[in-house]
Amino acid sequence: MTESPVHHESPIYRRIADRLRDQILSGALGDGDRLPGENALMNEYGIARATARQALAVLINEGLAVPKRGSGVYVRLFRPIRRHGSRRLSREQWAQGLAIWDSDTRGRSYTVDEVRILRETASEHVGRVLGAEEVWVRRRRYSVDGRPVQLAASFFPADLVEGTAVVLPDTGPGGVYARLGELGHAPVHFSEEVRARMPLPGETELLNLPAGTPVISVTRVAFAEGGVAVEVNEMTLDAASYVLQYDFDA
Amino acid sequence: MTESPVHHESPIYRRIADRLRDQILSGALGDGDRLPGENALMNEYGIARATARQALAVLINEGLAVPKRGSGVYVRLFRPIRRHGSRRLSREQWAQGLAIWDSDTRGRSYTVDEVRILRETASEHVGRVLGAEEVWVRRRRYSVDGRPVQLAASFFPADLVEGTAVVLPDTGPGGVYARLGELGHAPVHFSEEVRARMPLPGETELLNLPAGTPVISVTRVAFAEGGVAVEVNEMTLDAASYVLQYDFDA
DNA sequence: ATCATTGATTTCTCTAGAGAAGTCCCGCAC
DNA sequence: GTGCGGGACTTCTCTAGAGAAATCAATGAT
Repeated sequence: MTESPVHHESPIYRRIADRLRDQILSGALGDGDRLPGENALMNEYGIARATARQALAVLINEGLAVPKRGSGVYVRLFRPIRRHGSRRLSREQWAQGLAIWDSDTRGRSYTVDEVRILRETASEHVGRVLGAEEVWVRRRRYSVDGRPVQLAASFFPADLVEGTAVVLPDTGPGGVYARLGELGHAPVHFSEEVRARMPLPGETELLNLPAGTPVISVTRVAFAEGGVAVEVNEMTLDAASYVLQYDFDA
Repeated sequence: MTESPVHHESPIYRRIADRLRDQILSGALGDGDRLPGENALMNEYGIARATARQALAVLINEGLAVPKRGSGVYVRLFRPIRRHGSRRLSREQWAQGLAIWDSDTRGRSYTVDEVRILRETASEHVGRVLGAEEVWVRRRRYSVDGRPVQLAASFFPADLVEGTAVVLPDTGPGGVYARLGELGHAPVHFSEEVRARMPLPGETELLNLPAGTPVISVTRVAFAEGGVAVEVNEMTLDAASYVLQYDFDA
């Protein structure tokens, strides 16, 4: 709308941040290297501590650096630790024993309103898509190589899965869908919505996310024969660990 | 690794941020509403200006609020403005005239090394996947409803597309692939990698991103018959505007 | 009515200083 | 060698203050 941005002189903290960023992106400072700290910047540029902090804060919430209290600020290059195909997501991982779930809140029934009050991310989808008054919720946290990388919540129509834990046991991945198949509701089609956003505080702790790390949020709806939705799956993934991969034909 | 987090008392700025966040997430403060500013927080809690700023900064880089200099700090709920299926991405949009590209750097040939020096996000892919010494680059920026929402760079093997602009004219979406088809290299398979990260400074300006907005980065490789890669497409999307949608069968 | 100016309000940048809390390493006791 | 203090260093939290820069509404001139 307005005219081209007149280039006011950048503030000091930003110029310092730019210099540091250049050093990171050019490779002069590598992953895990230590950045000049508050004191170093104060001396080098003759600035106040708050200003030095501000410069470092820029890099920190760009996700290029991580502060470690009492120690220093370190370069953190964005390097995904593992790649997952979105569909065959964990099968090989599970087979190799690399992936585990380290917490599994057993499912129980909630009314759609209860879910909404719990402020599930999926709340709107669950009611609308699943078209059920009562849903069955199953929460998990997945870890790979000891690091938590994914939170998941699955919602099933309660009338479909009466019996809960017995019907949908913890038999690893695929187990749930296999059971749904035995009940005559095998999923045959999936629709996924992928978003990126900043994590909320709870997610920051559960996924152990350093500052400046966004999360990938995937909502997957599974449909059985006839177009009936049988599951809504909300996944929150550490974006530093995950790369989603999709393959499809023209 | 270490034992469970002892719950020290949260610092003041964080408690204030938590209170404000609750008001936002509970709906007491809606999209576009004005948050209490620095002065208001100073008076209300009896804290220094820097501390009040720190509280607001938490919400700002969580992406829940946007500061407007000289005016105030406003709630910004994460509400995608438009949804795209990843494949039929823009076809309807273009037909309705809602989408445009407002900059189109005509392609020219670069060596793979040149591309690497330009530090394209896709640099590594381009050399490896395309298996070409020289590539043809095409850059675009897409806007929807006057807002820039997507940066894109396409890489083609140079020996495939000699003649550049004539061979791959700006005929809107599909045009490029149609032309590739006429040349006998119609893409029949796509593979996409989806990442989320924080934007780099250039992207912040080009996409006009408010603080705290992550970007979705999609790398799409198009394969022709026989498994030959004919295009690498690097897309950077404003995550506040985009929701990617993928549909596939079991 | 339209346009320019002024003034109050608000965020932004920066200084100076101080104590708390966590990390890291060296040296000492065992 | 092993473990335990202690001290140096670093980031974190917070205070107090001041000028710059942008916004917004009201006021006044044309």
